[in-house]
Parts: sequence; structure tokens; C-alpha cells
Amino acid sequence: MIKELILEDLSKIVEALKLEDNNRYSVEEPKSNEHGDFSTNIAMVLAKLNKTSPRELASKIAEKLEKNKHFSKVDIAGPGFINITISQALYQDILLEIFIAGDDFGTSEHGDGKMVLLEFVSANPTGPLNIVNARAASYGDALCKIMRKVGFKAEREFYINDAGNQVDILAESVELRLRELRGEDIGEFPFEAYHGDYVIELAKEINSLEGNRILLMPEKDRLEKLKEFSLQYIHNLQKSSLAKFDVEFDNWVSEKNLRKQGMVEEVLSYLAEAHCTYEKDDAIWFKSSEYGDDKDRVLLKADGTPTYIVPDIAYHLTKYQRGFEVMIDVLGPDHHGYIPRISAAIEALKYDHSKLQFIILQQVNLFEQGEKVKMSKRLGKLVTMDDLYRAVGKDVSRFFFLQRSTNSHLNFDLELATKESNENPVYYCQYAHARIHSILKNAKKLGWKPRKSDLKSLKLLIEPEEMELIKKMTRFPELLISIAESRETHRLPTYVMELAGLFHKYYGKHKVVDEKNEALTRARLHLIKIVAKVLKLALDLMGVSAPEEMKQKGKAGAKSTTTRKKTTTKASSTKKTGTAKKSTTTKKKTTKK
RNA sequence: GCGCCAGUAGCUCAGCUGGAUAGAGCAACGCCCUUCUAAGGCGUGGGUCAGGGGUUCGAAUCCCUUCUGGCGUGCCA
Repeated sequence: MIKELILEDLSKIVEALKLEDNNRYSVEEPKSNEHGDFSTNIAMVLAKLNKTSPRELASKIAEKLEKNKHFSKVDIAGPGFINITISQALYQDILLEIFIAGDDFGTSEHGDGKMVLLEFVSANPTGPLNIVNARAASYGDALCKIMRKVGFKAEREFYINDAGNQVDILAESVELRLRELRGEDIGEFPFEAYHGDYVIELAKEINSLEGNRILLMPEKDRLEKLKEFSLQYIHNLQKSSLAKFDVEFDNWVSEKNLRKQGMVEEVLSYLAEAHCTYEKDDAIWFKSSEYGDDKDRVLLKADGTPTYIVPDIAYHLTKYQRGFEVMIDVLGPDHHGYIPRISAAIEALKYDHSKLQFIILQQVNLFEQGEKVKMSKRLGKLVTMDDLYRAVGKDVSRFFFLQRSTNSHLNFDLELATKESNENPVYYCQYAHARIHSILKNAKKLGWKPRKSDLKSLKLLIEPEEMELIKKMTRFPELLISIAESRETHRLPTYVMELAGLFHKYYGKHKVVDEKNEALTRARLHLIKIVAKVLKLALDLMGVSAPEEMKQKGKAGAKSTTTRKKTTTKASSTKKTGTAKKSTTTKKKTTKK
């Protein structure tokens, strides 16, 4: 909001000074406070074009900028940066605006009601959701919330691959377990079958409900029945895992239904009409290499059944047919070979493939006792979303997943996450929120009630730490827009950490409630209340709760014992460890040199 | 072989469209609870931004190249 103001000023100045313009200058927030609140490189960018030196041009521009009453200081520094310090009055005004906006702070019309479809998780219905699915769920849900906040009409969708080969194998696996359960000798459990314990649980469930009724059916009916039952069971399982993470989907799309509706045949004939199929080795191929894929792909196998690509193409066509203008597929790392195939088909069918975007979430490496855990769904060796939930809970998991950028691998040490849950940055953020509410509660006890006239007292906020807080909050709306556009949700946790940090710092330095100075107290209470609001808005978007009070240390984590060092130990013991450690560190230093 | 992603502090990772002395959390060390929750604050130490070229006023960021790691490259999904 302030940036625009400065840019506006600059363009007026460029005009007034009759400068040649290439529109390549920008306004940024310098890292260091010594360089003001905002800085612009305009003089450096335009100097050459206007045949002058950067510093000379800077002084001309600065002179004009100084006339703006919102700027309290305009400096020239370094090679020609112009550093601008914003007046306290402007910050105070903005704080008031944020207060008035309330829950709508950060809400915008940026997306212009554009219809967006976010497809994520879409796990095979053959087992429980794993840790990568958990990452996808956290990411997709947060992105959806953020996009909605900035004016997109976004929907969350889960595509269920409930047809095809792997579902047959699931049914067969269940049947074997069921027979085993009923005392039959099934020999060695086949390698290709699903080995996870959930298959046994599933068989138990069937056994208790149906006994051996299903096993007595003719083979075709039997497998159909087992399939149906298993799919429903696992669907519910997955849904409940997602529910624990507070992730809900707007649409569940079934592959089986698409097939029933004849979409497979439709896609095949569309592609044939577009002259991009041919027959080879008894199979039907798609000339995907003509549309940017590495090689051609089989659509219909020699045995006459379609490969997975066909229903997938059909599914993506429905996205277009349903009128979405932006379609985002969130995929796992093992699926990036999938992108050119689907894009090729979309292009071949003359749809605008630029509307379809792919986000690849990189893998999650699990570490247990310092060793990487190999995950394999077939062998049932995988850490599930539920395991993660039990170990660290929803808030920590979601925060943790969102913190990383999508294309960076994520090393997740389960033990560490469990053991050190008290040390997790999520508590740092939540604590800031809880602390504020604690102060507010305390103030209430002292008889403070918000009054309309308080808003005038905001002028009393003049401390640098107060300005820092306001400044950080002003960035929130533009941040959300930028996240929605870049799909980089990891910038939100970073922001929350920063805002929480600024608050903690403020808390340490200034006392909010001062009974001797009522006006200032009222102003500060307002300030922190607004900070709490922004923290909560941001945490809500991430799906992380913003508690009003923190549970006592040691009770917060999954395990009751806290690893935090005992801060209460006084003099003697700390001194001892202190000196002991000191000697080791000095040793280290000397050996280093 | 080809394609995608990554390589930044001891560890896990940020670093927005190239910007001024490279940051956070954790770990280490030293201070700070007679003051609103110490799950906090202040301070110290810790870096050849994988290596090498290039582009320019200016590069962790852009281009080329080498090395290392992960993944993909099925008539599996």
C-alpha cells in the first residue's frame, strides 16, 4: 500500500523532470533499518539513459520526494539509492485502516472471481495416506484458502483412481487375508499383493460384518463385492486422516464413474479424430512426441484395456468443460514424467494448455534414528499421515510442511519432531498470539474496555518497535496476492515468524499496560490486538490454530516430558556446567587453529 | 544417455521480479523473571552461497560449464 504511493510519486517526478523512462526501476524494502523504510534504485537505473550520474540524478529526485508530507526523511546512499523513511503519522493512519478492516484485512478482489481448480493428494485408494500426501494436503488446502482470500473462486478436488489394475490387486489381497483369517492355508503371501496391516484390518472388518458370505460367491461377484467394500473402507480411512488435518475437499471425482459415463471411449475417438493416434504392435498409440513429450504413449494396450492416461485425459477434459480458468495439479515427485503426457493430450485436443499448471511437491525423506526410512506401499512399510498426526499433531505438521518451498526436498526426522515439539517454531508463533491475549485478559481485569476515542490515542505510538510492527502488517495484503500468484505458500510461515518475532521483541522492551499512563496503554492495547488479529488471520490460512493461551510447558508435546533445559536451576549447578563447557569450547578453538 | 529438482552456518531451511555488511529456527556459549506467560528477550561464536567461467554500476539470485545427490524416463498408476 505504501509502495504504490511511492511509485506514484516517482512516476510524477519522472514526468516533471522530463526524464527518459524505461520503467525498470523498483521500490524495495531494505534489509537494514539504516537504509530507511523503503528504497528505490530509480537513479541508478535511469542515470545512463539520461546521460547523468546516479548520485546527481538521485539528488534531483530526492529533492522532489522530500515535498511529500508522508515521507519524514529522504536520503541518498551508496551508489545512488534513494532511501525513504515514512512518517509516523502515515503508519498510525494505516494502523487505523487495518483495525477497521478487521477480519477482512488482506481480503482483496485481486482474483476477480476467476474459477480455480486445485487438485491435490489424489492418492490411490489402495492404502492409507502417507507423509507425502500429508504434505500435499497441507499445501493444497492452504493455497486454496489464500487464493479465496484474494478473490479467486477456488475449489479443492480429490481424484480417486478407483478403477484399473491396482484396485483388482487390492481386492485379491483382501480376499487372501480374509481366507487366512478364516483358517485357510494361503501359503506365502504374494509379492505383488498389498502387504500393509490395514489389509488385515480390512479383512477383519469384512469378516465381522459378512462372515464367509462373500467368499461363497462366484468369483466375479466376489471380487466385485470385495472391491466395492475395500474402496469404501479405504476412502473413509483417507477421509478421516484428512479430517484430522482439517482438510476438506469440495469435490471427489471417481475414475470409475468417468469410465461408466463413456469418457474413455470419447477421449479415444476425440484423439483419433484429431489424427494423433496410430496402431502398432496390436496397441493404439498417442503421438504425444509431436506435442512435446519424449516419446509416444500407449493408449489402448494390446489386450484392449486402456492405460491410465486415457481416463486421466478424460478427467482433465472435464476440468475444462466445467469452466475452470486456472487448473492446478499438485503432484508427487514421482509424477513429473506425467506432465508432458497430459499437456500433450490437452494441446492435441485444442484446449488451452496454459491454463493447466503443475506443481511438483518434492519428496519427504523420513529419518528414524538417523537413518532414512524407505517407504513402500506394497510392502506396507510406510509412515502414514495418521502416524505423523499422532507423533506431532496437526499444527506442527501443517506448519512444518508449509515452511518449505514446494521444490525442495524435505527431511523429516520423526523422532526429533516428536521429541522436540516444544522447540518447534510453530510454538513461537502461537505463543506470540497467546501472549497478546494474556495481556488483553490482564488489562480487562484492570478495568480496561475498548472505547471509540481510543483510536485517537494511536498517535502516541512512536517507538521504533511499534513502527516495525505496523510496517510488517502493512505488507500482509500484498504478500497474500504474491503467494496466490506464485503458489509459494512457504512465504506465509516465514511472515508469521517475522511478525511474531517483532512482537516478542516489543514485549521484551516495552510494557503495554501502564496504569500511570492510560492513554498510551489504550493505544498499545489496540496495537497488540491488531497484531493478534493479523497473526490469527495468517495462521488460519495455514490451517494452524491460534490459541489464546498456551498449555503449560511439558504438556504441549505428544510426550509429556520436556527436553527444555531446566531454567530454574540457579547458581551452583549452572556455574558448574558453564565452566565445564567453557573449557571444552576453548579447547575446540585452540585445536582449530 | 536424456529430462526435472536440489546443493546457502554444525543441523533443518528462508532469501520476494539481481541491490547496499548473506538471514531465521534448532544446536553451542554468556547475560536477563520483585514488571502484562522465560514455549520469551539481549548478546557472542559459526559461511569460499558446491567448483569454474560469463553478463553489469551490482550476482546466492540471470546465462554457460563441471561435480554431487534425489526423482523420472512401463502396453504400472
